[in-house]
Amino acid sequence: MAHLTILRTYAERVDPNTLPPTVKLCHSDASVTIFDKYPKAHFHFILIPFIRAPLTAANLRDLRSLLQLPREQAKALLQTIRRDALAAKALVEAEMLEKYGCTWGIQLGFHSVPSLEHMHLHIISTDFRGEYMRSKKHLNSFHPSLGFFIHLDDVLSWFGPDIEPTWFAMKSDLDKKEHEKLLKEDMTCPGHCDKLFKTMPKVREHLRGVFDSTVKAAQKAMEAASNVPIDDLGDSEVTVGTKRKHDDPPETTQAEGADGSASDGPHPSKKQQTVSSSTDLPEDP
DNA sequence: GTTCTAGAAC
DNA sequence: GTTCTAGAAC
Repeated sequence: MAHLTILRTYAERVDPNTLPPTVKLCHSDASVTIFDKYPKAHFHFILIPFIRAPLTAANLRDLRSLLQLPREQAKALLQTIRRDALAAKALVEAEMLEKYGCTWGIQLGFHSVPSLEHMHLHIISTDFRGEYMRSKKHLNSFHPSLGFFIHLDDVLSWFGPDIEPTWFAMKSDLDKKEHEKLLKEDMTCPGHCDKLFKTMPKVREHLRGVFDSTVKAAQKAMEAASNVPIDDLGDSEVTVGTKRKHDDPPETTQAEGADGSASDGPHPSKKQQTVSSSTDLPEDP
């Protein structure tokens, strides 16, 4: 294994303002959200909570260590993470609108068995068409209902006052071995059709089709809406995927790129400069 | 013959 | 976490 603590350097960063826009999407007093270096979807970010007293690096190692904290302390941090994640999500949705003329799903959650140290929340669009979505393990780790990907709102629901067994039951349910087994499960569509797939190329082909038709339908709906009498629309302005603020290559309608990897558009806003200062760490999972 | 996966190496 | 590649699958 290799350098698994890269995310902690972000968590300890004194001033997130020094991070270039190629690395950082946004930050707050409590967290910074960066581009995932190996995106598994069109939009894929990682939210990293800062290490701030009274919390220590050990407390923030991962979701498990966080859940060892006094209940209210853990709950408070998760709520702060949620607040920041929703802000980031709003930025992503604006970006979607500008880039594609519509928005679609974004899921917020943790990997039950993360590969890198320091807890990080994935903010990932549910197209799952990133260039680095390449293996069964990748797909299963983000599959919304398989169980390896733990939705933030599910974690927060464990703190609910009503349901008796939740807190301790859910904590003990976070068994590493059991979760790792999930990564080996057969591949099914991470959307809602539950199709079963034998190989990743088939998955990718399917996801491409789903995405293309989803976006097409959404754009059509928005165009239709924009033709509706103005007072029904308010002041919303519809932009249908014409701007190219970001450097996305044109969508392939045939097979994937020559090397078998998808040639999805890279992340938004990731263009201008290449920063190589040692203080910038465009690394992560 | 080529495609694809999965495990070792990093 | 990714890359590389042997050999399984087709």
